[in-house]
Amino acid sequence: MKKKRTYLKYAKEAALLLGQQIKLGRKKHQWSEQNLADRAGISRATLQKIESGEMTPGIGLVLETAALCGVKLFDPDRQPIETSIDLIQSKIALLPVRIQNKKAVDDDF
Amino acid sequence: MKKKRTYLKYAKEAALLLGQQIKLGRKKHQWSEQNLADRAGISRATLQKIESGEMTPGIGLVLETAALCGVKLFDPDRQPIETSIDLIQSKIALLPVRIQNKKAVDDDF
DNA sequence: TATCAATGACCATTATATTGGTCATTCGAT
DNA sequence: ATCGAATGACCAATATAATGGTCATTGATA
Repeated sequence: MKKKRTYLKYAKEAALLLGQQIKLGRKKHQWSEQNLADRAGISRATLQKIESGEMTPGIGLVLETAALCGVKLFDPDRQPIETSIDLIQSKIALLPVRIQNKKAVDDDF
Repeated sequence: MKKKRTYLKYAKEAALLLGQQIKLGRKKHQWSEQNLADRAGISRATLQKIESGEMTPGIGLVLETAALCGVKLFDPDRQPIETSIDLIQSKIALLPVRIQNKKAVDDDF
């Protein structure tokens, strides 16, 4: 018996919502599962896992199928995604490179 | 030599942006890589892949670490994520259960 | 209403991700 | 200035995801 790992409720729901968005996008395009799977370069079995919100598929496969279906996690209309990356990296640059041993209290934020 | 699969530009950028958001969130919490990895129940090596935007880690592991760091793909403040799921499933229910062989033209939407 | 393809579910095999380990480097606290 | 810990990178072993296949069921079209 393999012991299964656990996930936070939000993480599970996010995966399911994403999967359902992909499924909806696929249907809007009138693509069958096999058709989308071919476009994404994955098997139908994997696509089914993605759409049903399973936690196992690779993030790359999920994002690829999402992109093909027109599902965007980050809105490129509001702001180019590259800009968002630059912005967040500049924020990271302001913080210490190394973090010291602060296992506990989670002060503020 | 293993032939590598390709990804759309948007998919790669989305993975990177997500990873960097996690990294920023971790630093804000003042958690070291090992510390966050322990919380998420993954190895430090895997966390490094997630933060650097690699396409290989499982969607579940990525969403779990993101949730721990306070990074949300879907905003639960605007609308409970469960509501979003219900909404999208009702949309799916309006469309045909089966899609017929429409490999081509991508009509509108 | 008959037909055919899409779906849902499952399985064994293969490919690949994950792990725990190591090592060098360098930042940050004292 | 010193020292300990965090980071970045890499590896071989192991765990697990991805695949291609099958089969039963059922909806969409003609």
